[in-house]
Amino acid sequence: MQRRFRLRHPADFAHLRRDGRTYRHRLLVVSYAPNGLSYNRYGFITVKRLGNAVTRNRVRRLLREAVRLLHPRLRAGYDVVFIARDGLVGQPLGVVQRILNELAVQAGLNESEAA
RNA sequence: CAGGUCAACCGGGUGAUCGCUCCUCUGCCUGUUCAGAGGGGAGGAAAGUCCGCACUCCACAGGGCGCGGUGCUGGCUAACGGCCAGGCGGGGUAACCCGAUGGCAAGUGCAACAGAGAGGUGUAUUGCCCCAUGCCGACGUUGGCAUGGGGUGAGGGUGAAACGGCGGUGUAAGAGACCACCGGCGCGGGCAGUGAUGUUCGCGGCCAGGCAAACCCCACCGGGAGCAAGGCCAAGCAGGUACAUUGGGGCGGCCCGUCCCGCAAAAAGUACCGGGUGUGCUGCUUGACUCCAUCCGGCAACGGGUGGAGCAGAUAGAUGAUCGCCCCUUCUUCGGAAGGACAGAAUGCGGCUUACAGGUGGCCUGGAUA
RNA sequence: UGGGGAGUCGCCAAGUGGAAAGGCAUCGGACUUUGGAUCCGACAUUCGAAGGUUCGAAUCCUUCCUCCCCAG
Repeated sequence: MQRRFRLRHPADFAHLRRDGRTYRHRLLVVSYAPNGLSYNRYGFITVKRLGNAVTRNRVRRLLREAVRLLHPRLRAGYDVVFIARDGLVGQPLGVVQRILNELAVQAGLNESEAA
């Protein structure tokens, strides 16, 4: 994922924490808000309770890969933050993709549904 | 083959597709953000942050006191609390391992409970011995018991620890009271060694206990803070206080010493406090570097020379995902299935410590076979 | 990343080399018709863990684990 598509500033995260709409799944939390740009930006949060640096990196990379594959089918113009919960550790890519898709539909971020 | 020990060794391989980041080159629609090509992209511990350096700022990094650290000897190193070699002590049949291993005959302090006594010229519960008195037994110039006085520290007992050991002389009983030997101590000397130390001779006095990871003494080392150090550029806000001679401030404990500013309205200046923007660029990765081959010095750690090869730089933080084949392990209904440790660079480097599936190698001991 | 601090019963905690105080909570009993209050009693052999120093360690030393705070 290229740098321009990442959320990079603490202020962005604080903004989503305050004004974002949030949807929860057992293994994942997604929060989003319009950003006024022509493209989406994504952020990933893997808190320390998930495990050591290796497991956190693993979870974050799987999430990033799933988002990369899903990205073309999402509506543009939003900042989106994904927060991994405990059960996501050790799940394969397929499961992560399925959960992500469910949440996207639920949140109304899916392109087809919006059109 | 089994058990042990050491660490100098490895830490899955390969291919395809889709991605991320950095560098170089090329292109033009000149982009902090495009396109194409080529190349680089986690570890032995990257970890814990327990030490040591480099580097940066505090003017310089000076002296004394204080504080902190280290602690057998010699060497290596940029330095170290690390490494190598050696001494001493301890463990093991051995290979080998462990040790904060200077000083308690400088001073001060500590030792609960138990015990008569726990540190000085100190102690007497039981015991042993002598004397006196009384009673009893015997009548063999002697015995027992009780009380009192005295001698004694060998035996018993307490304790983690009780003032050398063994044998003799001696004595009423005993005692380094005396003697020989042994252990240990002090002083002086010889020999071996750079030294720690070992060994040996003479003299002395008979023993001077334990704890310094107790204060402390001695020797050596250390100025403080840390890359969120520090520097540059944007944007932006809100200022306030102190400063007049014996002044204010810095060198983050204090003093000396030294440096900077100021020496008379205000302004400016210096310092401090407060408010505010922002992680945009830099520092930022090639250096006491790593590996291989070889030569020289050294027991070794290591040092020096020559030749060759290699070396990531992210910044909500890249180094990934999926699939196939091979390798290893476990389970198996023999079709196959599941799994492959510990763990992720954040200024760099040298160590230490801790975690770790599986595999490789050297050495020691025991057994078996030839 | 760097700097600093703390772990003692279920909770709050004292103890800084000689047999781990106290309060709250919990459990049992007494009092009461019952409950509350009150009174009496019980409750730490692993002081975060492992080694070491010492005759003796919660305390001193070393290493490790967990948690908290500060610096943009």
